[in-house]
Amino acid sequence: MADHTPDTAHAEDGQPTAARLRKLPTRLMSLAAIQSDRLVNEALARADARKWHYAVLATLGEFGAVSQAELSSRTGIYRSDMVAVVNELAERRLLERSPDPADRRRNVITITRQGRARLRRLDELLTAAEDAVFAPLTAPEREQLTRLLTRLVDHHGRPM
Amino acid sequence: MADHTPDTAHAEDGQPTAARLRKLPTRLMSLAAIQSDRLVNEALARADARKWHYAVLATLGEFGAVSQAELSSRTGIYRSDMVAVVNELAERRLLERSPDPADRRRNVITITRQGRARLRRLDELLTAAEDAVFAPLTAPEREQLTRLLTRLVDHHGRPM
DNA sequence: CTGATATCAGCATAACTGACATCG
DNA sequence: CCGATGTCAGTTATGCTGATATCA
Repeated sequence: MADHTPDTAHAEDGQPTAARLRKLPTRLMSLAAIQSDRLVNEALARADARKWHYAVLATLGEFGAVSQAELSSRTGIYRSDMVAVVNELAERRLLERSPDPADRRRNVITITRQGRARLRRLDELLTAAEDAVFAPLTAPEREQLTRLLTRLVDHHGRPM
Repeated sequence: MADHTPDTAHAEDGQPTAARLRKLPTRLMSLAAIQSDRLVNEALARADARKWHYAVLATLGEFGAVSQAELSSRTGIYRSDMVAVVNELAERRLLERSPDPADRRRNVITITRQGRARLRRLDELLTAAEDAVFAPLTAPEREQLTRLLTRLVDHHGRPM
């Protein structure tokens, strides 16, 4: 063993975790994601938004008017869940849903001016949350982590 | 921009994801954890087990007989959820729950011989799942990732 | 009385599945 | 008929909160 991490560690609240458990990489992934998600969700909640709202608005911001199915495949949100997200964003006047005249199965989703403003706001909040999440890492370390995670995510595609 | 990643990428199943979204580090964390969790859960499910089972058995394997509260604080599983986990493991004869004669509030949890055997089996399964999860990474990269995640997890302690 | 323990009930979110009517 | 689309209903797991009876 050539590293400096001790075999047991005390969480500030309780008893030490078993060594094997504590350094289990898949467990670290889960824990880190939980903490990251919590900070992100709290940040977005302050603006009456959720992660999915951002994903949809960001996609609309880059791709313009798209169908719900396209939104779904671009964001990774299931078609069945997309309905509610689009509902919530439409209620808030951040996007508009109108039937596609060219294909009457489809809805055409368009971002509104307020939607673009909200997107910019959420982007700021996300950047701040990101800083909090990755606070213990230097900038090169953050980039390194992002690269490694990107490799993992790209390798195991998206199941849908 | 000095790296080689394109601004859009095609998931094998659908439309490209928006660039901003695709490289969002907190999103990558979530996605990677979901994929990791899925592989781990599938592997453990084949042995009629779950992540929590492993956490409890591994803790018992290292610390011997402990109370449920201690199990809770060592594994990070809530006391209220620990009840069901201990029930499931007791049903399978992998541990024994008996009242603590010295403190009648407590249950003393002891791992059985079969529990130790199961722990070894789950360890093997977990190692295999880990190999699948981190397949696209080299050994040094895996260690690097583990180190970075450990820093994150240690920094944002466990809320309980 | 304070505080810890085990237990139970419940809640919110998320990921996911299946079915169905409509339409190309 | 096949397949895509939007929608609805529902399942499971998980993280988390609160209450309660028991006991140190």
